[in-house]
Amino acid sequence: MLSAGGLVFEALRRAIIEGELKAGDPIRQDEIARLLNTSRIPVREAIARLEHHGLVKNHRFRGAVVAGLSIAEAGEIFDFRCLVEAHVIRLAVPRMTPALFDEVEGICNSCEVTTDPMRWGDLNRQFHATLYRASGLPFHLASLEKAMDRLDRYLRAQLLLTDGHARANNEHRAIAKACAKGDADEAEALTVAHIKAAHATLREQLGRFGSTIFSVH
Amino acid sequence: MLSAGGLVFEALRRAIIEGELKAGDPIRQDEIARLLNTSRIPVREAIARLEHHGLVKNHRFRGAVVAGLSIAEAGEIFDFRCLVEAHVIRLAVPRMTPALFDEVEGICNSCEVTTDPMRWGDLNRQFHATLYRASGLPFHLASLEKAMDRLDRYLRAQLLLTDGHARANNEHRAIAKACAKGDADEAEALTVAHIKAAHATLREQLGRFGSTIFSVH
DNA sequence: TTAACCCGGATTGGATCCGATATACAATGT
DNA sequence: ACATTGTATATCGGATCCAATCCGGGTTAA
Repeated sequence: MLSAGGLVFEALRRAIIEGELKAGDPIRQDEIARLLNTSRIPVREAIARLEHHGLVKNHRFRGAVVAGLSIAEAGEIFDFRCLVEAHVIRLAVPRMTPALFDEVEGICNSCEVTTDPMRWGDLNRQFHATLYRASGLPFHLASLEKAMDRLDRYLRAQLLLTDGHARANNEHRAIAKACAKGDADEAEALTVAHIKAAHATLREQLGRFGSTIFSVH
Repeated sequence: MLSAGGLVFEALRRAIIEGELKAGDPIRQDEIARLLNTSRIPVREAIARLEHHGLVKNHRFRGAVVAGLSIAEAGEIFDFRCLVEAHVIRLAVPRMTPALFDEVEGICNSCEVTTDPMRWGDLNRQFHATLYRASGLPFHLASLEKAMDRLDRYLRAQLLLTDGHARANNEHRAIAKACAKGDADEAEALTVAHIKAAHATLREQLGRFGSTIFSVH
């Protein structure tokens, strides 16, 4: 059982990540409260949480708007992911169990079966989170979750436009294989390449559709 | 002008970081509200923020307690710092300006002059934050701030017991010097050594006083 | 004796109400 | 015509009130 604030948070987070709410859109406490049949108190809590996650910007007495992401910020966050995920996967590989590989295998299969891009996005995060969980580094993982929250919208939008699923699926298989081999070096290299590829594709898309997705600020 | 919730947050954060509130201590909304002459609403907001910073743990309907830190968690966070700060300082060095060095010099001087351990702790954070700000990597810096928030109490407690100020001051001077030389490699190496030294000292202290500082959970 | 159960106090979470603030627009004076 | 000022409204932050939940003690029955 989740708290009311938690429900509002998940609803808004989902709406933002799935692009239903775009960068710059205002978030009216009253409106959301009516929409979700609660008072404004849980909405306020949710907005505060979203702000900590970098998904909205709250201006005192002026309300909250969905936060955008400049190209520079996106670049920084991709760099952060490279740095941290490389470290994490390296430590995770020697601690992975057969049960974990089964789980990852299942996720990979689901990735290839699903046709819903949003579900694919969820599975993508699950894939990485599952591998990284073996590292036993919850603080690192929490930081990465926040980084992913900031990027997720744009990655999903990109996948909708470019059909990057196929390539990403292949990269996932390759990463999983390297992990199963116990080859931490290769797993790390592939992971970094995976992230850099996503970054490159996103930047390319931005050159063509940037202004419609990213907010200026 | 800060919001009421912000004031409560700062007050509690300070109380926790300075050790006035110890790990495991309960935080009663009503009590804090009376103490600070507000209603419980800003207190709730502050507790939520503290929870995001990892400083308290909030159990639904059961209240919040000051969060402890296991040795393993502390180790993970020190590792995180090494990883991220090494990256950040490396990128920061070539972007540092003379004005920044003046500022850093001033902080170093204050560090050596002050007798108040709490003020020293604040200056210590200022020193690093100032250097890192040159990197132009706000996301990395925000992550590091959160990491430091988790460790701060223990680092300060350690300094009270071991008089590590002198060594830390020397290390700061050395780091600043390497930065001024433009030697990113040395600055990185010294920074990592600085962090590892703090970690080692803390672990040593923990062997003797651990149970009084750290909560088990 | 002990274990299950129930009830009351304490405490939190959520709803409603009220005061504070920022923005937009109109009125007025220069 | 333009700037400035006053006001009206939308919206937020905080206070107060009410409901939901947890914990501990006492009671009762096996």
